[in-house]
Amino acid sequence: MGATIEDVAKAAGVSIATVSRYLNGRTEAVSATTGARIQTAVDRLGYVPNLAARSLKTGRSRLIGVLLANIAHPYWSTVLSGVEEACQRANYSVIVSSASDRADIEHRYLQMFLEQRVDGILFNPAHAEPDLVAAWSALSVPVVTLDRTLPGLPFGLVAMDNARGIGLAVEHLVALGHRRIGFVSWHPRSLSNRQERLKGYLDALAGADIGFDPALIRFAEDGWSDGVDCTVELLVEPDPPTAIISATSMLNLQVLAAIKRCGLRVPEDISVVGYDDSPWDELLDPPLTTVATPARQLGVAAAERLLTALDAGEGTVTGEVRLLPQLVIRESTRQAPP
Amino acid sequence: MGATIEDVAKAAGVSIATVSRYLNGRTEAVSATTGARIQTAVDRLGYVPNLAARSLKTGRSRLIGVLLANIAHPYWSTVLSGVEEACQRANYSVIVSSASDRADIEHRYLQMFLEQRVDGILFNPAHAEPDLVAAWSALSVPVVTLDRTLPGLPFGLVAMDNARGIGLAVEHLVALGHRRIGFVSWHPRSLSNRQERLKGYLDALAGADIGFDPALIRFAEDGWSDGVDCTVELLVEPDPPTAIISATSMLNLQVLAAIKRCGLRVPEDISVVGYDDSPWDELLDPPLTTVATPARQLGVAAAERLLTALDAGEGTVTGEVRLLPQLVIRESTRQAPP
DNA sequence: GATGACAGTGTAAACGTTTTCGTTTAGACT
DNA sequence: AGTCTAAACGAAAACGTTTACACTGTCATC
Repeated sequence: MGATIEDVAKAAGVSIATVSRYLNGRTEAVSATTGARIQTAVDRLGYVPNLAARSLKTGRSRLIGVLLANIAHPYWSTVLSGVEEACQRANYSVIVSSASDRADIEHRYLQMFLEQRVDGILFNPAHAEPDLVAAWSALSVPVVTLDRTLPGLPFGLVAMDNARGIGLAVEHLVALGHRRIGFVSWHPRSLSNRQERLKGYLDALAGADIGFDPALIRFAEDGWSDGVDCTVELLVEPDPPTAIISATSMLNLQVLAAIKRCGLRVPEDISVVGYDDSPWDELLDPPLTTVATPARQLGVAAAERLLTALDAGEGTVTGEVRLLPQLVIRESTRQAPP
Repeated sequence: MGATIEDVAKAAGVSIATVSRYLNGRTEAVSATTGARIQTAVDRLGYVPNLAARSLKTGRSRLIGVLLANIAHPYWSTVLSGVEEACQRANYSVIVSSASDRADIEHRYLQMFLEQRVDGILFNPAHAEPDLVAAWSALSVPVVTLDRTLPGLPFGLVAMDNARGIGLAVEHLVALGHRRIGFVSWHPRSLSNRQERLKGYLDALAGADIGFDPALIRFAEDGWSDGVDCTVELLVEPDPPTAIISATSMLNLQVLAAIKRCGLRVPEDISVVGYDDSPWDELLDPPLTTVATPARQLGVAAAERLLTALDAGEGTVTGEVRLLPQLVIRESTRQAPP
C-alpha cells in the first residue's frame, strides 16, 4: 500500500531508473533476470504507479475530457459509452461533465479540464457567445466537437449527416404518396444540428416539388412534455398533415401521444417517422419507423479521431466527419390516404 | 499558455509560496495589495494551475472514479448525472467507466482508478468472484457501492429499497382485487437488487395471504428483446395472471409489447405495473402505472455520502442508505375481472 | 526603549516519476 | 593482452506544486 518506485527498486536491488524502464517497456531493455526480479517486487509490494507524478513529468495525463449537453439523455449517454469504449481501448481515462446547454457552465468545466491537464477534449458547444468562442478557440489542447458546432470554432467535428437523415424520412413519406408532411423539431433552433435537420426537410420537399407550408412546422421546448402540445397544434390545423416527422428521439413518443390524444390512429389516419431509433422504438405501438442514427459509433469515431491526432503528436484537430443515418421501416408509416 | 506558478511569482514580484497561498486562500492570508498584484499576473499570463503537480504534492487528486454496469442505459446514465452534479458542486471531477457487468473488466478499471489516485470510488459490483472480492476489500480508498452489493464487501451502500418498491406494486394490484400477479424480472438473478425485488414480491404476496405460484415468475435475459418472449410464455400459461409487474425499466415496454402480441388490451384484459418511471412512461399507450425510483437522487446521495467522508478525512465508508420508491398510478392498472 | 506578538513573506525540501547522460561490464575482435 | 562495442544499469536533474520553517518588519505593551 503506497509503495513507490523507489521501494520497488530497493526490494529488487536495482535503481529506480531500471524499474521505470522495465515498467514502461522501453527500448533500452532491461535483462530478463532483472525484469523478473522487478516483477516479483512489484507483485509483493502491490505497487501501483502514480499517474499524477508521471503526468507531471511527461506532460501527458492519459485523460480525455468529455463535456456533453446532458449525460442523462439516452442519446448522449449512448454517445458517451462509445467514447468511453474507444478511450479504454487506447488506455485513456475519460473525465466527464454535463453542462445542461449553458455556455457559462461549459466554460467553467473546460477550465477544470485544463487544470487536470487532459490530453484532449470532446464536447458539444451550446450557444454562441462571442467572447467564449474566442476563449475556446485559444484552447491549448486538441478538441473535437460532437454532433454540432459553432461558427468560428477551429475544431474537428464528428457529427451525423443531419440533413440526409431527415431527407431519408421525407423521401420515404413522399414515396408513400404523402404531400402534407409535418415536422416537429425542438429549441433552441440555432444549434447547427437543428438547422441542418430543418434544411434537410426543406431541401427534400423542394426535391419532390412539394411547396413548403410553414404551418406544418413546430418547435417544441426541450424536455418531455411540450412536444405533445406542439404536435396537437399541428393536428388541429385546418389542413392537417397526413404524416409527421419527429426530429429527435425525445419527441418520438410525444408525437405519438399527441396523435392518440386527438383520437387518431397510427398508421391508419396518420403516418409517423421517428428519429434516432432508440432500442425501444420497435417495441412501441405501433413499432416505429425511424431514422436510425449510429450514436455509439459517433462516440467511437470522435474519440478515435482525437486519439489518432494525439498519437501523431498533432496539437490540433480539424476537418469534419459525417456519419450516415439509415431509415428503418416498421409499421408506423403507410400509404397516404387518396 | 503553460505559465507556471513561478512565472506568476516573477511577474508579480513575489515568491511562489505567496502565490500558492493566495491561490489556495489559505489562512496565513496574503495582503490585499499583493493579492491584487498576483491576480493581475494570473490573468495576464493565463495561468492554469497544474492539478497533477498539486495531486502529487498533497496526495489528493479531486478525482472520483465512477464505475457503472452500463452507462448507456437510461437508468444508469441518470444515476451518473446525479453523481456528476454532486461532484461538480464540491469541485471534484468524475472519471467514468462502463464495465458491462464483467468482473474482470471491473477489476481492470478499478486498477486504473488507483493509478489515477482517485480520492474515492463509486461502483456497482457485478458477479461475486471470491478472489476479486478479496482484492476489492483491500482497496485503499473509500468506496461506496451503488444500487447493489456483494456479500463480504466492506463498503458503504446507497441503494433503492427494492423490496419495498415491488411491495408497493403488489399492494396496489391486490387492492384492485388481483390475486394472480405475474412477475417478470431479469438475469443475472444473483445480484442483490434483483434478489431484493423478488423478495419484495414474495413477501407482499404472503402479506396478502396469496399463495405463491412459481408459474407466474419469469427471468429474462438482459437486453431489449428476451423480455417479450418471457412475458408471452407467462400469458399462455393455462391459468394466466390478471396483472403483471415489470421489475425494471428495460422490461416495461417489452411486457406491453408481449401483451399486445397476444391480442390482449391494457388495462381492460390485464393490468401492468412498470418500474423506474422513465420520463416517457407517462407518454406510453396507456400511460404506465410505475414504481418511480429516484435515480438521480441515488447518484447525488451516493456522491455526497462519499464526499462527506472524504472531507471528514475518513478512510473508509460503511453503512447503508436506502431510498424509497414511490408508486405513480396512471392508466395501466384497473380493477381485476371478477 | 526594549520586548513580544503577529501579520506578511521568502527559502527550500519534498511529492513520485521520467529521462539524459555517464558508467560499468562482458564479450568480440585485432 | 589490449581495444572497441554494445548491453545493462545507475546518478541526478527536472516536472509544478505545497508547506514547514525561518525571517522581516510594524505596532502595541510594559
